[in-house]
Amino acid sequence: MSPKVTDEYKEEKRSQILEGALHCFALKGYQATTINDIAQYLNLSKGAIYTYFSSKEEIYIQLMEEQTRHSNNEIRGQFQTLPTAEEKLHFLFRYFRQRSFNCMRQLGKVYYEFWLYSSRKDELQRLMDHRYQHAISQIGEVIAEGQRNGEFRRDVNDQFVGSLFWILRDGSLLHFSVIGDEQMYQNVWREAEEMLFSYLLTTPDA
Amino acid sequence: MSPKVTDEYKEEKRSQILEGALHCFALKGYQATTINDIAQYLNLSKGAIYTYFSSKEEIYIQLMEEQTRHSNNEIRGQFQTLPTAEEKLHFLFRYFRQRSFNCMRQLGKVYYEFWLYSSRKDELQRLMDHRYQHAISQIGEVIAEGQRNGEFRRDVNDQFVGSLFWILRDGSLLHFSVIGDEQMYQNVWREAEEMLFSYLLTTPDA
Amino acid sequence: MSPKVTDEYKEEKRSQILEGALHCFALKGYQATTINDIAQYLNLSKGAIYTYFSSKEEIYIQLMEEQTRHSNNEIRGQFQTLPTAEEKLHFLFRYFRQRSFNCMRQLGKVYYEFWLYSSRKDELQRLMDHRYQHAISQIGEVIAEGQRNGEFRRDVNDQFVGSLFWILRDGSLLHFSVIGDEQMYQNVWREAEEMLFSYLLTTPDA
Amino acid sequence: MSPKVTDEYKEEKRSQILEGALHCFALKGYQATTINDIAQYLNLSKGAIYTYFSSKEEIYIQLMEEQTRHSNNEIRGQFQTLPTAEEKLHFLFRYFRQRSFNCMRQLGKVYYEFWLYSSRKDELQRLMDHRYQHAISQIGEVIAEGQRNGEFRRDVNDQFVGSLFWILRDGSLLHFSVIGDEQMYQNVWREAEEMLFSYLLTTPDA
DNA sequence: CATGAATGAGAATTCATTCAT
DNA sequence: CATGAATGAATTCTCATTCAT
Repeated sequence: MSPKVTDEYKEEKRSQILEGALHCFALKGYQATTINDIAQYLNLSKGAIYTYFSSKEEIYIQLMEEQTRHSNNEIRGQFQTLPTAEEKLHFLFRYFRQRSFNCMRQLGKVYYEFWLYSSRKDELQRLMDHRYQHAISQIGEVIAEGQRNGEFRRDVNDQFVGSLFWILRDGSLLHFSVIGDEQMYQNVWREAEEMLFSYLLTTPDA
Repeated sequence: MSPKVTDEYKEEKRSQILEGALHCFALKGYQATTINDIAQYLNLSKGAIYTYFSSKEEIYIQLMEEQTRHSNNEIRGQFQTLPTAEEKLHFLFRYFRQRSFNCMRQLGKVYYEFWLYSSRKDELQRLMDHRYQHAISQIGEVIAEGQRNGEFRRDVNDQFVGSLFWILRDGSLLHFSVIGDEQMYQNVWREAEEMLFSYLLTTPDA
Repeated sequence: MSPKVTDEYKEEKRSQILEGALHCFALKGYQATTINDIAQYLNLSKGAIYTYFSSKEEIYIQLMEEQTRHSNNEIRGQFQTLPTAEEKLHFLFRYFRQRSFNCMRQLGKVYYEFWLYSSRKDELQRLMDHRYQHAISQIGEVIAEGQRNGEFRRDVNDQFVGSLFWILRDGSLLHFSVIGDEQMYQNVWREAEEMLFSYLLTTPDA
Repeated sequence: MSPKVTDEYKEEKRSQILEGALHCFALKGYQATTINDIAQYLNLSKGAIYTYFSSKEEIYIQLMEEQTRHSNNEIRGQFQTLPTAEEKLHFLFRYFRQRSFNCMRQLGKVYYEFWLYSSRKDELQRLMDHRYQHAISQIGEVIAEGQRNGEFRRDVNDQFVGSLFWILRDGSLLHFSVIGDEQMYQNVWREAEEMLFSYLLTTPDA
């Protein structure tokens, strides 16, 4: 009779725990964060956390999964409303510029730590490789689309540029997660946008 | 009683330990690497390591210091022999393309983990901020030099471009440290070089 | 959820651990006693002890604190029921004669080791100095009271005699903690009582 | 040909090491003092110490032995020159009052720690019991001598008073080793002398 | 003989995880 | 379901002692 309420409640709890974990992982790092840290931050008991997640690592993995899913959904959703490749690419730059800096900084720290972490665990590595390929292709396709439509020059490899985009994103976010200078982040990210576009829009020497 | 031999020996040992630590940290991550791992890898006793370093963290810090010093020296040395800003910038791209990929991959993993790690320790953070500013300025100056000499367009901020360079470097190295696809690394790094140069060499719309 | 039971339970556990620690410290000495020794003696895991105390040193400190508090309370309590200084002083001799010898021996060993230990740690030293002054004054006041009431001769310094009392106590307890001859302890302690009283009751050569 | 020189040299070294050990043990306690501490304090190598002593414990034991021997010799020597029991007893009080306070304080700390330590090692305990009995008897005999000569009252047990003397000595020295108030030590030690003598000289109620 | 690097047995302490209440 | 005490494996670091140089 009350599965719905219970399920909602559980989903809510799960979500709260992930939030708390994100906060703590960002603050102290994954390994240095104890289950107790998370429990205390959330005013929960250690045991309660184990009701929702089977291990600390699972929290980590699901946290990253959720974030990736969320981000992917937002991007995919917006892409559908944007007719041109140029607009899609501009949207991405805007997207990563406008999200709350503090939130991005937290996420950045946790995300890159997770990436390094995953590279040492076979199962995770396969998962992340997959996501990585997906992310590259996603942009690669936008580039290819722009090339087909005559928006972008055709003599560049769409996959390379897709890769470059994420390199710029990850380089920037890593730098500014660690350094924390928002002003500089905004400026450089804008410069990056300009550079990438100027590169894609350049007409190869006729 | 024979300080010369002893000092050389000690320096050699120290260096070996750092090498072993780099290997292990790259393999398992800093936190997951135990002193025992390093000792076993080097066929040493745990205690021996403490003759040369006072803590695991000190190994980490000195390892990173050594690498930074080494890299800085190489770059500074080459810069002196290169007359133009363009050549200097090309050298940097070549430098990061040609170093042994495996070595760079190892270093990358350890280096970015260290960066995240340092962002949670005040003393380390100050140190890294300092190095960061230095690195940005170093390239910024090359850009400025190129602008003064008429090599590069003048309507871009030298510091932003310095920042962009390191973002490209760190983004690339992080990606390929984690992903490990050397071919792709080479390709994308070349694309990045082309993009940055095309950006700097563009004549602003007359 | 059931704080009353839990709190009592915890207090009981804490107390048990202190008891176990006293036993082990007396047996092997503080430094030579490992947390494992205490845990094994109590049929507990090492970790459990850290639920109640944050370090081995804290166990030591709290153990001594508890003992001091307990002893002080007993003495203070009795003092209130005893009208004359002479009776108070006699009570003290009786008090230290009648407590279980084995218990006193244990306590003595641990206590004097702690005293030496504390003299090498600034914070502890301050604490112990304070207690020391308190202990001296406590007896000093009894002496002074006796002098005012005409029980004791007036030409001795009350503080010196207070000090002498504790010197006799600590000298005796140290000797017999180490030597362990109860009979001799009883005899000498009685002799000490007689000597001190004969000293205090002596009419200065009229 | 050079055994004499070598032996002297070795004896000198041994002695220096014991001195250094005394200093370090007094400063940090026996267990907390490392062989390295002693070596560094003496500008020696760890190995060198092991040429003269087979273990840290042996240093401890021999240090205490030396001190005891030295003290016993001094006392025995003086006793021979002093004709009356009263003078002998006065000499003892003077002896423990006049030795350098700092030196006594050092010795006190190390000595009482050793005593407690010895009580946990069977072989050492036997040794110390023996010395203890000797010390008591030594004074006991002085008392008995005084009683025979009519200097001291005869209704007290000579062994008890011998014990009392050492109790006063050890209580005082322990207190002041730990507390370090020289002025108070002098005052109280004088008071103790007076008390003991007044006790011994009292004519039992005729 | 002197040295001090190396050894390795231990110590304190931490923390993910379990489970009785 | 929630709790948090208990567990115990794992980790860092120490130090007496040895021994090659």
